[in-house]
Amino acid sequence: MKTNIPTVKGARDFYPEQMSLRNWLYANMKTVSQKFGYQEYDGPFLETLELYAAKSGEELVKEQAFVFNDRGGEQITLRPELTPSLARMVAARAGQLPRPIRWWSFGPMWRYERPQKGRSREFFQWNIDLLGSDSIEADAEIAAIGAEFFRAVGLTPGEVTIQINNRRLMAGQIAALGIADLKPALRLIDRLDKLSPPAWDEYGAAQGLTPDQLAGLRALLADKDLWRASDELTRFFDILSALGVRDYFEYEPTVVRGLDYYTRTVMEARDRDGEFRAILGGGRYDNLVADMGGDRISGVGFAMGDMVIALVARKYERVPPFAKSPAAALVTWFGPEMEAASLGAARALRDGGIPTEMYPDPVKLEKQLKYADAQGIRLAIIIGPDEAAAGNATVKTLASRAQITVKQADLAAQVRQLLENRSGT
RNA sequence: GUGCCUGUAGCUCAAUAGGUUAGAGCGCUACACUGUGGAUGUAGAUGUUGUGGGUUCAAGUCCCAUCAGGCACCCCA
Repeated sequence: MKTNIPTVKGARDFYPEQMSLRNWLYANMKTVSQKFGYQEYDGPFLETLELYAAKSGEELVKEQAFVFNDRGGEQITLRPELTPSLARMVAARAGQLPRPIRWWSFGPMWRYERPQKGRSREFFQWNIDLLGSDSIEADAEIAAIGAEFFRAVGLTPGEVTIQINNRRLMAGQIAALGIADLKPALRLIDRLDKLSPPAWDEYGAAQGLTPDQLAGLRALLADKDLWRASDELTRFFDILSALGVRDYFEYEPTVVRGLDYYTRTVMEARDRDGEFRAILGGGRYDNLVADMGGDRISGVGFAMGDMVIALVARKYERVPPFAKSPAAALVTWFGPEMEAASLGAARALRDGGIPTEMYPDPVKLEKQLKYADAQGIRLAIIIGPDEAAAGNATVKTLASRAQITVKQADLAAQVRQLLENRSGT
């Protein structure tokens, strides 16, 4: 307590309570991924800078990656995202991997950014991707997985929504307005919510757009039915209906996503109140694997960081209560004479499949019970001189204060029955 | 990387226009006597007021720097 060495900026300690939350997210991600047949994989945490530079030296790499020299002088990067590693892995075994490839992963990423709510420098991210299919069914499946995840953690369509757009559709519409350059136009769209109308017009004019084009663009972005003009989107939404998750989705013309490699479908999940930043983001990337030196294998996927989803789940109180101790029983003990009996009881319970703690010191019973209560342990096993003399043990249910006395030989069976009865009701 | 706001016991916050030994609630520990908990009561501990400088007779309170957190930008999970 004297010297307090702080954590690295933007890095978090995971105390048991936070670890439990992280594991809860992981468990849901795993369940949903496997429900759709996806295989778990991982890439290295350390990569060469080259891997990301190959993707056209974006800001993500130049300014937001942790880069350092190893002892050989090589530039090493703490991975800021997983998709390039995935593309590399797939490209390297393109000839032998059966397609389609359905993979998912959950692991740490690092970005050298200014920490804010929902954003830190070290975070965990769920990545799920389907590669080797161009079909709109693949896009819809990935999107449906996002929705199924929300359903799994108890978030309803009234609380979160996945917004969809299609870059191919937007590109056609933008071209129809006579705007030659697509990229600046997408940037402009991305900022519609962030800039005031006059500022937005000014920004657009600076990009070389005429007032007519700006007006046309504005009308475009207000048109919530624009998706009907896209055959891909029409089918996309139909498939989501068939998959039973349509109510989680809405068409949103202003969603275009920042990453350059998205080509068609793009998606972004948000809380309905708009209180937090995006929960997940993703889309289809047709050329990324080829850019990594492999065959042209297109893919679609999304990434979900652990922080925003945690904030949203906590806001709606969907995070399960934290079980302090995994133990179902606490074995108390009174002193040296009773030690063997208590140790034996603890062992019998553990052998019987019941997670069991034994208090490490023969302190007052009051203190041992208080501890069991504070840790949320359901049962206390009491073996004092009276019980020991008769070969018995007392089992106390903390919640009801009820207690029964049983033969030590029957302890594990009796305890198991007590636990089952209670969970059965 | 840019701008702004914040930083007091484990937690949430107090501390009159800078003035003597920095307080409260919750929590925590001990006791209420020796085999029964979450209630109550009593007692108690804890802070070099984020850190380092400076101004002043005197600073938690003013100034500068620095670190951390928050908000906007940027970017994005």
